[in-house]
Amino acid sequence: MAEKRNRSLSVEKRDGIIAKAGELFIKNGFHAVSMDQIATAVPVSKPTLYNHFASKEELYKAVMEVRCNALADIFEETLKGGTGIRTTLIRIGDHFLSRVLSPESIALYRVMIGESGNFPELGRIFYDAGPSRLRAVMIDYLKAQDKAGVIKVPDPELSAFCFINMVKGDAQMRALLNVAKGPAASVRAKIVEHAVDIFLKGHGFKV
Amino acid sequence: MAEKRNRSLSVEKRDGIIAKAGELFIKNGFHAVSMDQIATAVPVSKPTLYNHFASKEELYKAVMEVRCNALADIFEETLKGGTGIRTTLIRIGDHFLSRVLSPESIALYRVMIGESGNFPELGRIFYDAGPSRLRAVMIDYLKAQDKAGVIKVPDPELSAFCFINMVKGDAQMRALLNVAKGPAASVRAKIVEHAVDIFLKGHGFKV
DNA sequence: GTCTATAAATGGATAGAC
DNA sequence: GTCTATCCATTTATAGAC
Repeated sequence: MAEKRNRSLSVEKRDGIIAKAGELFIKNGFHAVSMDQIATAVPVSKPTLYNHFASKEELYKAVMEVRCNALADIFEETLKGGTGIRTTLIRIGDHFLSRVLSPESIALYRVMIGESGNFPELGRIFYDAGPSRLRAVMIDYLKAQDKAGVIKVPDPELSAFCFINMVKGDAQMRALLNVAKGPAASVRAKIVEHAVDIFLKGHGFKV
Repeated sequence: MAEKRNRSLSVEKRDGIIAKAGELFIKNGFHAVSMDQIATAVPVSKPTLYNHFASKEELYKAVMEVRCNALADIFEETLKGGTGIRTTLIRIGDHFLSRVLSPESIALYRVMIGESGNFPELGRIFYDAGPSRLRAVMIDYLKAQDKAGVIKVPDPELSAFCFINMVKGDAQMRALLNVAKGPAASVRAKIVEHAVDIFLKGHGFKV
């Protein structure tokens, strides 16, 4: 019994560490955060930290893996309830753009890119959890639309990339470089509509 | 005379510092590089470092400003010798994509993004020196083509972004995340052609 | 498992001789 | 302007009591 309580206490502590360390790492990057800071913030003592994680690197990797997988939320549902391809693409585009420009997403991208030299495995984990998912969903959707004769998509993979990146435009890069805040919702809608229209026209969609 | 020699010696040293520090910072990021490392690598003593630059931050900013401006090379010439819009866009796209995927460019993007939280001014400098230039060139070109009646471009700015980002596709992000090396030249050409064709068709270009 | 206290190394930055 | 030598704060990581 006492064992059980201790164990769950320990698990709680571990979760607390991962949560707090995640905040700090994502906000400041790997090198700018010390184990002392993390220990103080949790709060927990440093030996406890090292009891749960063998090193700062291990803690970082554990934390980032959790955060990346938490990104994996879904775009499938945005495909449903379709009232036509234009509306559907606008809905996907807008959902995607607002997600990718959210402060949490930008902060995570920033850290992942900045540390990708030191933690190559994490780049792959992040890419598979995030960008890769939407791409897969888009490819399936475009294939289906092609089959149904709505648009012509000879290369669904390349076209999926085109759509996604037209929607992103420069907004993501500007946010990553801290050059500008994300655009207002109205501007975002304009960007998405513009991209969708070029995309559809470019793929032989007849209004 | 002796003064002159000393001065040019000093300037040489300063240049040497900026060059070596640049290599190290771009490869490893701000926090992962110590002043000791830089001093040893140049080689120069630490007090000399601090004689030229008041702090590590100052050195970093000086270095990055130089590197950013070195990126500012040009796309104007790729517009010339035009044999038609399709050929021109392919030439621009290919030039741009190969440039943006070059190891130097990727490394610089990585560091700028990773440190943009701590050095906000630098993000702006980088953006103005790099991405912003191509955008300006593209906008002018698209306006001219619209005026000439070759294509219809109601919103040149948004369309410029669309073109640039279709060409980039996911290749840049994958490289930034260290997920994959840049695509081979043949694949790159395919990506660019695909993007150009969608772009032209999407803007009412008649073959 | 968790803590207090501390070891061992490295970080940025400087004093003073030349 | 440049160097040798060094200061002091902070870093990661651990030893030993409870």
